[in-house]
Amino acid sequence: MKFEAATIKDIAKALGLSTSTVSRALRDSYEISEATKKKIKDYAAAINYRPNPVALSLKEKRTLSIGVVVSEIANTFFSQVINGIESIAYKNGYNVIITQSQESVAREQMILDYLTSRSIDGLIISVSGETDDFSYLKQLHEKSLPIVFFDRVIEDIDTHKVIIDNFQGVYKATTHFIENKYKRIAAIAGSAHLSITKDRLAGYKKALADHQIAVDESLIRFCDHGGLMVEEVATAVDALLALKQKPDALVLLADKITTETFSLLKKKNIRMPEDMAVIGFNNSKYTSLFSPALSVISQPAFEMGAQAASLLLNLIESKRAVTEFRLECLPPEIIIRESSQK
Amino acid sequence: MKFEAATIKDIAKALGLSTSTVSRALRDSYEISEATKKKIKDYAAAINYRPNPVALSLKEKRTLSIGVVVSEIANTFFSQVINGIESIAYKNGYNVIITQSQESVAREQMILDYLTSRSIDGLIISVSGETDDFSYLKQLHEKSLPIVFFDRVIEDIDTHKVIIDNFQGVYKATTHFIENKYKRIAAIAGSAHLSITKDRLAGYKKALADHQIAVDESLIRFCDHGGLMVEEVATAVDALLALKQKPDALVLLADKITTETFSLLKKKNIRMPEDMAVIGFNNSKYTSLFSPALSVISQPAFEMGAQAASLLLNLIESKRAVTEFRLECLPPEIIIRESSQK
DNA sequence: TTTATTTACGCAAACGTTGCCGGTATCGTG
DNA sequence: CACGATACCGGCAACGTTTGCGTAAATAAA
Repeated sequence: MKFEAATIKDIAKALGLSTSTVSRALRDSYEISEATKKKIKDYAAAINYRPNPVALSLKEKRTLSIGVVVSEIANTFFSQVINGIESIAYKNGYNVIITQSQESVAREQMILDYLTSRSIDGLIISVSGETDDFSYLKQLHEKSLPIVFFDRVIEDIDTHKVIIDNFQGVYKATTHFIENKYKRIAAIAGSAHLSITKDRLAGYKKALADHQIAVDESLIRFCDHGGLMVEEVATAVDALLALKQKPDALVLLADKITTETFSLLKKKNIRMPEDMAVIGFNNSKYTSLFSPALSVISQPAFEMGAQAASLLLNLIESKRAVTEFRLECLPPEIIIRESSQK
Repeated sequence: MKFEAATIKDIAKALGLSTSTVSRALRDSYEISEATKKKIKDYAAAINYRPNPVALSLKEKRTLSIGVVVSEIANTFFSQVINGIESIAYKNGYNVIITQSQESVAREQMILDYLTSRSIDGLIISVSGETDDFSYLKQLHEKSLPIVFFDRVIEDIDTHKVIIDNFQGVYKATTHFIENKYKRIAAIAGSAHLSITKDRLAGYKKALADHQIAVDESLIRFCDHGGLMVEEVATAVDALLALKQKPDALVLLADKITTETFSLLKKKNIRMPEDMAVIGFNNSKYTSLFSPALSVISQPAFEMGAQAASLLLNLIESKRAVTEFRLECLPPEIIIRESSQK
């Protein structure tokens, strides 16, 4: 593009001064007389001068931009998180480069490679469901690229993390079923690799145990792509429905799995909650409009994004190496509607 | 961050060569002997050398990044468009900086100011509903910043645009109502400033006219913030319900207005389609799960984003000034479900 | 008046990369 | 043996900005 912006040189030439004088005047250095300062500032304003951020980046070795990796932008949860990240980032003069891994390790690696070669100052990431080799992220972390994990975190890597209390969320949801006299409570989870899957499943099992219900492994199904592949959810649902002793309640441990399962059950004319009670993770406001209105475990997504961004900016802007890392754990919200109680 | 990347200088020093030789070797210049090339390339690979994109940007006067402005990321339509944009951009080595105007002109101006000062190579934008002063965008366009409009376009500015056939979409939806014997068909539209609002309303009026139905202006309501403010939709709905002659069908001309209205009608226990038939713009897959299943006008959002990105890259990478601009007009999809027919 | 101090500005280097211009071997040709 | 051609490589400037250092003029102190 021919879009030529005015530079500090242009100002210097026009006013018969040196570039250093102009630079200093614009930054209000005490070394420049008030008269010259005014002249320079007025002229700069007149031609609408903007410092070239690229030149700044080159000099200061920072780009004022942060990378964000999520599995899918179109997922309500993630777009809300991004909102939160943006709100903090822009307030602090950073811009946000958003990418999606589509739950694929290959893509995730590519993206990380790309992002870091594009020189981002820091990274906010929810790792893909396929990821079980964290060496690449570890390398980046060891090269001291500031990283904040959210949602799907990696235990091994010591840095700030923002999650929700997945255990409690699912514990409560499962308990809610138990209290409503459901006997065979099944679960469909996302990728088994993920920290959130483990935590959520732990909450499910603990709730059963606390009420003297034995865990039946045949009632637990996994979707390795977190529901991004339609068939994997169908397979899981079909498997559960094919059991001799069918489940009477279903707790769904990932956003996409929840809506996909709901959709499948409707297609099969399975009444909720009569034939099958349902509750699941989901952050869309639309679930209240479903028929039946869907009970959900909802996450404070905006808040998560905002906190992750704040922590990352701390990391980036701290002078000395940070050694104390925070694990922010936010409470999920359980919203009981029609689909989960008789 | 202390994250120090290897530079071409490091390679030069380590191998006792000059930076220019290294640079040329890495770019496979014929002026460098095969032996030296190999040595340099091997060493570069060993230390995982990556050219510094910031330095490149400064030199080449391009940043390989494009700015995107939408009103709200969490809106399904826009997140799908962004998906489309990303798919093309990343394939071509560009990264995408996404921002949201929240339907506010003030924020839009701020963002544009910010984006252009961050030196983007081009801009893809769906203007905010409040915007009726386009001078800022015009200035950018005249400074020959490549711009592609989508969804909400500005007639005055001569550049590539990607829209859907809003007129046809609403014409068909309205005709669908008429054919189903609905008599008083109302419409709730977004901001009156917007091109899409005008086109959609024109489709509505034409359909009525073609069936000898007089247009009743009291049946047309506007939401200046496109439904982002909850109250404005409530006001519009209440006004329609307060009419002596209530409408029996409702066509909703913006994504958020559709879901908001649907939600309001449910709360008021107004049966759809018996008391009020409803169809509206919306791109969420979830509308099929609503009760009643919602009839929608759906847009090929991914495709729109992909086309917009392609056109923008053409603009950016074309050697000589482009004077022929394209207006891509994609067909919307009308999905009839329960909410719009008896 | 001379010297010391302050004020106000310019010069040049640096960030990482490319490209122009130039230079030095080595080789081939007559 | 001399000369041009070729192959291969280095020096320097430039992109826009900041910053340490230098320095002239102006002012203050002796």
